[in-house]
Amino acid sequence: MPPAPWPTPRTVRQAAELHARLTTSGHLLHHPPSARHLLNSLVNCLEPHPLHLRYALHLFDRMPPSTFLFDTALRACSRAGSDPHCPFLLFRRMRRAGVRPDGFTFHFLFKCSSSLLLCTMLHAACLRTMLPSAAPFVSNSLIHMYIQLGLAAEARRAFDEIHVKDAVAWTMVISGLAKMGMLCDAQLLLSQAPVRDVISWTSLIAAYSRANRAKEAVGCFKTMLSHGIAPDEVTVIAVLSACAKLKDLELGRSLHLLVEEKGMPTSENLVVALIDMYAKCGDFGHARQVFDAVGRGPRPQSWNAIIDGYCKHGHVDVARSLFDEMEVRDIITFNSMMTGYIHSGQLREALLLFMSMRRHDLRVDNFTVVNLLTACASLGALPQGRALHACIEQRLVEADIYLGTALLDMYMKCGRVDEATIVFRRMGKRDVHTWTAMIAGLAFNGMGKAALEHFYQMRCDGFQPNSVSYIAVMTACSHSCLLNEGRMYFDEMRILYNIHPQIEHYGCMIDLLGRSGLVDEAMDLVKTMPIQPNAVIWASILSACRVHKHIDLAQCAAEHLLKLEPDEDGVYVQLYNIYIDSRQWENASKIRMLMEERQVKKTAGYSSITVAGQVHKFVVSDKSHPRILEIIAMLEEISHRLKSVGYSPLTSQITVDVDEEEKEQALLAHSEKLAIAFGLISLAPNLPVHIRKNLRICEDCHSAIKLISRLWNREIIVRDRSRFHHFREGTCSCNDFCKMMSAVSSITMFSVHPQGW
DNA sequence: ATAGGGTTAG
Repeated sequence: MPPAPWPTPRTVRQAAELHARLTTSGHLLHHPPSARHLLNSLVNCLEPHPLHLRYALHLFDRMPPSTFLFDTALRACSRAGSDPHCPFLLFRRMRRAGVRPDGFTFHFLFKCSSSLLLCTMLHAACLRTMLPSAAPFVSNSLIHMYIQLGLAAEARRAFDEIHVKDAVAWTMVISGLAKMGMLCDAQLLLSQAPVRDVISWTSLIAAYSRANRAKEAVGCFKTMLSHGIAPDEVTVIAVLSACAKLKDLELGRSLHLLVEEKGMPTSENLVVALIDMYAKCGDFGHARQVFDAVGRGPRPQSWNAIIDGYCKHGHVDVARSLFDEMEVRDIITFNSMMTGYIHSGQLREALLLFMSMRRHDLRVDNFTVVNLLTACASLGALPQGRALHACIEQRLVEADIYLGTALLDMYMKCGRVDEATIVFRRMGKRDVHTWTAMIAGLAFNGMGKAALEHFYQMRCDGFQPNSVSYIAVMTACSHSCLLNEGRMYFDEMRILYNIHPQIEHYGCMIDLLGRSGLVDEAMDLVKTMPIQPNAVIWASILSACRVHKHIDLAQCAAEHLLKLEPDEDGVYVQLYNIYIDSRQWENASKIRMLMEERQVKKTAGYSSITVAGQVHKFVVSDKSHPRILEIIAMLEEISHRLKSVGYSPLTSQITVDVDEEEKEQALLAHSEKLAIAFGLISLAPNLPVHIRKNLRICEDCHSAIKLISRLWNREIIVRDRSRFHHFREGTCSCNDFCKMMSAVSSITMFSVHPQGW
């Protein structure tokens, strides 16, 4: 029977029609080439659907076995994503039927295997049974499989074992290692490769860029050009992403010109990369030119790139109007827009977007939740943070290491060390960031010893600290006044890890020396450090001077501060207080005049407390609260009970010329006391009273709150500008270092927010 | 019938 001119089916349905015709004509049973043609083309149009696969295997079962047929059946499994046992059952049948496997057999088996164990067994079987002539194919697919499984060492070994390596083997191993972040190995192999094609270079460039080593990515690109290799469209995309990170507009622009000059195909990806580069560099003229010309398609990628650019440069409103114009928004659109709102302090808008995601049928992902947790952390919004935690517990999003770290950070920044610790303990995987967040959190919650114990444990578990970890460690030392430890870690970071102290590390060390009364030594460090001291450092010196009575040095520090930050009221107030302390009335009034002259505005202090999901905000002498009468009654009771245990208000804190009685009243009206009074009358007795304050807590309030915590047997938590105070049974976790309140807030604890949630 | 590179968000 002559071979029939059957058309090649393109869909499963067409294959089924051919099947029917071959059956009725008798070709299926009596003309093997036609049958093979049918099965082969059926496999080509398979979709990943179990029914399709079953159909193909059913057809396979009815044909006489051969190597080609088994290979085709295995190909079907690898295309259709079968149940994991199926390919190996097929392989066993093949061996039992005495059909010899060839290179393709192993290629498709490798494609189906999902574990190192399987691969190793297959590799061994392959070496036992394969003809050496088929080896190059198989070695390459073996490398491919190891790379897919993320097994770099195995991929490398398989590559090294090949005797005659072809160009694909080199390219594959170089790009595979680059993709897995093993950039040194990839770079070395590239220099040894006999053929260095554009694909190997491109994968290395992209890998450098992804690893935030954009400078090296550009260096790599230049080396490639010097070797006479011409970049193609994909190379340009990779280099553009490096330009975006470096804000190298010049190189980015020249790449754009190159694309136009050479008439390279401008795929959607290239358009996205161009818009992203221009937008990240802040060149919105060109970004808009490209975007308006070719970027306004229905797909969201190019919109996302320009929206992100506008957000990053503070044009959140422009970003929003583009957002509203879009037809199809994806999760990245929402996340970028929300990040923009969060960074510009518009937390309400971020929350509204979050809630509208459900209406758009978009599933919240862990990126979204990390974003929102960050917002809660900077707000100290504990109830909202807890609600997000509940979303995670209900498995609405899959918990990962970023999410766990953000969650523990949120609890820490809301002062809930206990809950943060539970999250930390339950995390299956931790990385340097997780440990650092834990150490930093313990540090600004006043648990310096525990922070250092965690640092020790972190290193026992094999994690190498980075410079941020050392900022956290130094913060722990300075907030808990651990002088010897601080000195040790400050030296150790250079010696053990070659981490050179940055301004933040110096800030902590200087603060620590100042707190410990070693003001001269602190000043020596300021003079000898290789970095220009900033305002934080001078503020540390200044407050050390106040506590340890170094008037001359205080004046010097204040002069530096006034130069660096002439509009900050803190400096004037601090210096004024120092003059008052040392009874230099004349200098004190000079400072007040200077302040008026320069029209320095005092930052309005406020305290807020959340009761039943509602934020209540108080400023000094605030009478606007609806329950003000009850609050005043509570304040009077507080005042009465405090006095009955021998407390006298620290009226020296008040620097206005009024009589003692008025001073007492003024202290009583401090916003934190108002908030606490409100907390005491409105919260259930077993709940802690949790206050957030935008400035530092004053010394009088600090001692008063200690007593209140004892008299009312209440836990009181105050988050001020740079740290937490946990008041319990008459003591505070900060060990009264608030007397020398740190100007150091090296770890961003607090961001000012215009309105609550 | 086979195997290699890229963009947008922490």
